[in-house]
Amino acid sequence: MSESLLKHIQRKTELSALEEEKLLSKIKYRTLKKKEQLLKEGEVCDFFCFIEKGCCRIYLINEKGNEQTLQFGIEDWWIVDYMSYNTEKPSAFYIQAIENSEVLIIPKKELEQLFKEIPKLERYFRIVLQKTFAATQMRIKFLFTMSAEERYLHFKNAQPEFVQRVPQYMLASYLDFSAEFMSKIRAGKI
Amino acid sequence: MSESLLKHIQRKTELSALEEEKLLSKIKYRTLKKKEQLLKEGEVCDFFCFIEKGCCRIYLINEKGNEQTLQFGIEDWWIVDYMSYNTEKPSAFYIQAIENSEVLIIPKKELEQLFKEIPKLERYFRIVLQKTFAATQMRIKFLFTMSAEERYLHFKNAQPEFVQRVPQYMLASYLDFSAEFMSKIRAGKI
DNA sequence: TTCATTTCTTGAAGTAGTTCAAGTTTTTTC
DNA sequence: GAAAAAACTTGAACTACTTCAAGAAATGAA
Repeated sequence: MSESLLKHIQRKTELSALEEEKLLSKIKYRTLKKKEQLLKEGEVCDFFCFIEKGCCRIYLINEKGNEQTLQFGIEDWWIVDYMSYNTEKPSAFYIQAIENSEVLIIPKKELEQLFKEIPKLERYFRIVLQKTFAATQMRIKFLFTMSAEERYLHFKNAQPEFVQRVPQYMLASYLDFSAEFMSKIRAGKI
Repeated sequence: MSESLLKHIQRKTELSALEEEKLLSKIKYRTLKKKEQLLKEGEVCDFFCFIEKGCCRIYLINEKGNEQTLQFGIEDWWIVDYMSYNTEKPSAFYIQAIENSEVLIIPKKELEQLFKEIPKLERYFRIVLQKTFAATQMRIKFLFTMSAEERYLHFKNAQPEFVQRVPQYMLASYLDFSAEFMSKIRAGKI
């Protein structure tokens, strides 16, 4: 428990044994059952969440009552509503486990303190965010330039295991088309 | 010159006079004429660019030969192709000045060295990236949930000065619809 | 102050998707 | 292992946009 986070950090920067201990003392381990919600619309996202095992997503519910997935997260990813975290205003999103999952939670108050005590953590998160943002710039490129079918094929090609792991209707909404259209694409009816 | 960057950093963390000096010695000041390109598709984005004055954008040219704007940047914003920066692979994008602009360039080699010498810079960029990514999460929400007209009205309401400042066809592509459709929205023909 | 270039506008025709409704299959639960 | 719930499929009707083509207006350059 928490081993995977320490390893992930160690890949980007080095923490002393004391720093590791300090960090671990502030982390809450939590298990989530499939469909369990870690954050609901209207609540403030006052934590960072690291996925040790399993799979989660950020999604919203639109005017028509349909869910739209903004981001998936699997092992070794952070999943956070950064707008809510930064501003401490209510979130527009839900964070939910798609599979039974094990996550690590660092409350904002503790994390901000940790940044002061362990400056190397700044480096770790700077690198994580830089990587995440790079992926998001590319995602916008794909949304802008590819048709629905192209986005599906591209995703399937880039993340074949992942396509098996999540319901197709969630993947459809992540790729910004309807569940019905996903069915037609997969059946080759497009 | 470079005053605005130091101020921007000072708002998020404190640098000593020595650290400021070290940083400034690695920064290149550059002016860009309207339409001048700082990065072209196929080149590696091996720098961070800070806009002191003016307005720039990241865009791509799609299959049909049309430009699509991925991001605008104005005073006090960083504009970087993070995927190309991180991987050192050729960029899929162009970075271009929309107005005559003054920018600060930090080459990757220097910046990575600066991170080691001035750990507080990690904090500064962690905070900048966290804010940028928060804005991008919201942008995806808007792209997912709003109609073309709603996206235009929302943007106009949130950034009224900005709508005056850039050609409407660039804004249309940023909001992910055609220049012709922008015309119709503005004429109230929708 | 004219010519060239860039930007914006308009309408008509086309299309890549959505929506709806109903049925089928798969997975979960007790 | 039966019932309930969740996920997927299908076709028909619709719509929010795009594309094309041509002209008008605004801006920039000599």
